[in-house]
Amino acid sequence: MARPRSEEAREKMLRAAAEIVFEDGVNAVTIDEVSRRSGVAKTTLYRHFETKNAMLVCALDGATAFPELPDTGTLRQDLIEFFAELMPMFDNLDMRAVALDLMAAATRDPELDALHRRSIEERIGLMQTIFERAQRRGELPADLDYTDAFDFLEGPFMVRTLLYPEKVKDLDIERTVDRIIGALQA
Amino acid sequence: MARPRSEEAREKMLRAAAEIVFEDGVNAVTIDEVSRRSGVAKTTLYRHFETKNAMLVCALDGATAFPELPDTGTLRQDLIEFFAELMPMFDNLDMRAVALDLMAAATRDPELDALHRRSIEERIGLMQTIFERAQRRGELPADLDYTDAFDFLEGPFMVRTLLYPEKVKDLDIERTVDRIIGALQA
DNA sequence: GACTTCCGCTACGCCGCCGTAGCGTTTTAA
DNA sequence: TTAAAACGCTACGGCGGCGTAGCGGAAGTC
Repeated sequence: MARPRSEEAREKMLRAAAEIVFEDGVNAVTIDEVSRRSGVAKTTLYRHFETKNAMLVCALDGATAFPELPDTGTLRQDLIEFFAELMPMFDNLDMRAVALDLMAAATRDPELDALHRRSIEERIGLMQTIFERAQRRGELPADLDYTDAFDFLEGPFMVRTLLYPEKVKDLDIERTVDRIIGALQA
Repeated sequence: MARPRSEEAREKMLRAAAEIVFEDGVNAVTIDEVSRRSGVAKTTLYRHFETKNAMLVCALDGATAFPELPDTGTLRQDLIEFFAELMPMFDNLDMRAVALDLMAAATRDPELDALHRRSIEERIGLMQTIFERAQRRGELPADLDYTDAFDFLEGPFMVRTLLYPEKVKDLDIERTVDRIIGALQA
């Protein structure tokens, strides 16, 4: 009966919003700024999204790119390859800033929290696949709780990324993976 | 030759600022709000501090309370006792939010970054003491790099706190410590 | 007791963000 | 072809934060 919402305008807005997040952080995302960057009128923004955060959720939903899931046949090699691809993404200081911003913002907004949880779930899913394959091969105890394992699968890399960002490149991934495996068999 | 700055006013401001941080986050700290809460005039704030962040740094400088450093004679027990006291502090969701806020803010402000680094250094210092004692007792390899060790000493707890906040209370500290030791000997 | 500096108060101008209104124009379904 | 709903543009009122100015009064120092 009438004109549908412009797909093009929507894409322009979302792209602009994502850009702002990666350049200046979540807090820099403003209705006015998104409007300026995208060239889409502010009124149109409000026609598409009820909330700024609703827009942010859409903008960032597909933006979390994880590495391909390796399947090399051994836990050790799977982990090495996975983190060898993942760490360079976070060597970049911006990525770290974005992640922190997002986590912080998520503590106070339900919509962003849901997004954040989905992102974590996705990452957990990847690790869980690696984890379960290893269990089937007998490389990890069959009764090892997955949540407990995750603490060690992600923990060491998380500390480097968040607390020692300047030493990310010094991290010896192979040795770290060996220690992770040592931890999970203790 | 003249009247000195009021110590009382300074304390009132800093206390108010810290309160705001812990109640509503770093971003809620505003010159006006600090003035309102503390009852100190806005003009006085500017007489004491050049920058809002300079004030924040002073307000939060002593606010990072860590547990007493245990010295039980074994690495295992030292770690168990340390984290048994530390984790409840972060079970509180606010503490997590504050820490994330602070880390995120620190990525974009040099003054806050310095504060954050100091806080990390303090925490690292505690762990390093435990770590070195264990090395002297022969519980850890003498050639173990401290930075590498720190990844595992803090990592698992960090993952719980930040990614699984609702499962913090499920964490079995003793088993986790055993795994940490297993990792560091691998 | 004199003098300096601080304090508290009120008020202001500036800016950025929010959300909405009005209006003319363009697109699309019926 | 017509009507509905989209779009872009401009403009506004409200809010909140920032930083400063100007004042009277209080509290220290010499």
